Amino acid sequence: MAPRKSNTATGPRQNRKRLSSPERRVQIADAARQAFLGSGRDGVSTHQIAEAAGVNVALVYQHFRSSSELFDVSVLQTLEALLVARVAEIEEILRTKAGARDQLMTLHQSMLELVIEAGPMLGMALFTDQDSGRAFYRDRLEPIVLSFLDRSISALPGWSGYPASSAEVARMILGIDLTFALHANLGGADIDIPQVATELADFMLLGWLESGAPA
Amino acid sequence: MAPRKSNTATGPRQNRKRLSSPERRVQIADAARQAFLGSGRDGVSTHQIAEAAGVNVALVYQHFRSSSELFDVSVLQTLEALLVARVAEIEEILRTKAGARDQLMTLHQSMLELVIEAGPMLGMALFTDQDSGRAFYRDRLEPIVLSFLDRSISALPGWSGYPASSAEVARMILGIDLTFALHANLGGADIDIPQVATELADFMLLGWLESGAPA
DNA sequence: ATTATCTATAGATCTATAGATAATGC
DNA sequence: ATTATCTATAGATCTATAGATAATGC
Repeated sequence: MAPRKSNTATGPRQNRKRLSSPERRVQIADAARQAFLGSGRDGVSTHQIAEAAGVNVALVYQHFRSSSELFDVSVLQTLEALLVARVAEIEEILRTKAGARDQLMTLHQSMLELVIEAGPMLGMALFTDQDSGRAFYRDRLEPIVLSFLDRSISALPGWSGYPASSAEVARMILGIDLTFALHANLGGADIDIPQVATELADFMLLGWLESGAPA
Repeated sequence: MAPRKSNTATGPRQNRKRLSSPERRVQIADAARQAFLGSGRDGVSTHQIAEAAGVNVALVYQHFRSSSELFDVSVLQTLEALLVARVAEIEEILRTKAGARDQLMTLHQSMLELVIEAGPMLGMALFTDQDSGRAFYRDRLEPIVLSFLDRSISALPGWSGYPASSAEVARMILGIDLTFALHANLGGADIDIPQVATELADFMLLGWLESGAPA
């Protein structure tokens, strides 16, 4: 009955090209990341990932040992590489800024961009299960992101260490920028990053109540 | 060959008591919450939950229509009830405090306690999958927690609205306290809640750099 | 000839239920 | 007599692989 595979029902199957092994590997990893971000680490099957990538499941296993390795490569390693790269970039930019206010504004602006981009992956990395969440916090978030923020804070001109330590202020900055990213990513809000960065920097430098409105 | 169920291999099976239907329901939900917190919403099977509760799978389905309802009741509804109850308590305590510094300290202290307790559930609620994360943010976190913080901020004596709006400061407070909770829950750190609350309140009121060390 | 890709399938695991059994309260 | 609990199992879904096929580069 059935003729050989027609393209009426299956869609643009004839357009699919053969890719080189490395190209296909990253293409599958990209599709996997999208799928994982949509439904969670255990909410998506290898078959669904294959379908999203437009290939057969068998090909997925040609490139990745297991479903778990696929998650590791497509999400965790990608996230780690992103954090490392962005932190290096931000550190570079900070060197070109002189005053404390300018540095803090730049720090917030870059961190806002970073956590808006990385937030969904970071959420999965930290909250999918307890053990891997703890491991990611200890082995990635603290050494890469928090220690960078800690260094940047204590290098700010005029940094006095009062009323909180640089490690604590580092956590504050991360937390503040994360909730603004949450507001953008989960709350669907459009946020004006440079504007928010300025407000946050002034807030941290000046506090409120005591300082009152600008002259 | 096999005699009727002995207790040598199976452990303390003879100690299990028959519970009333409502008691068993909450006992299963409690075991389920623990399991979900450990391995994630889709990282645990109904069979594993039943085992953790010390009962047969069939009994789980006697009390809950589906695995998804079990997650909803044991995690999402529990979390919502916890947030509503704690927020009401905090609002009550705040009414007994007069000065801005006292109120802000109390707010941070109570929020720190809340997010340390609720953090793991909150992480799952927001980051397991995109759709339910968005729904929880919009329908629970904003209306219950963020709007409460917003109200509390604008009611602070001396609140000037500069340099950030009360809704923004609400997000800052939540974010700050969340990262400290993360530090405790995932980083395994012991944090001195009243001490941290004081630092955070002073930091927000006074800022640093401009204000310098105390006289 | 080589390399990418698919077909077909085994075996494990998972959800959910029907129907049987055993403990409890009267 | 009633209610809690278990046994046994169907059917779906999921991971992973062996072996076949088809496209490419030489």
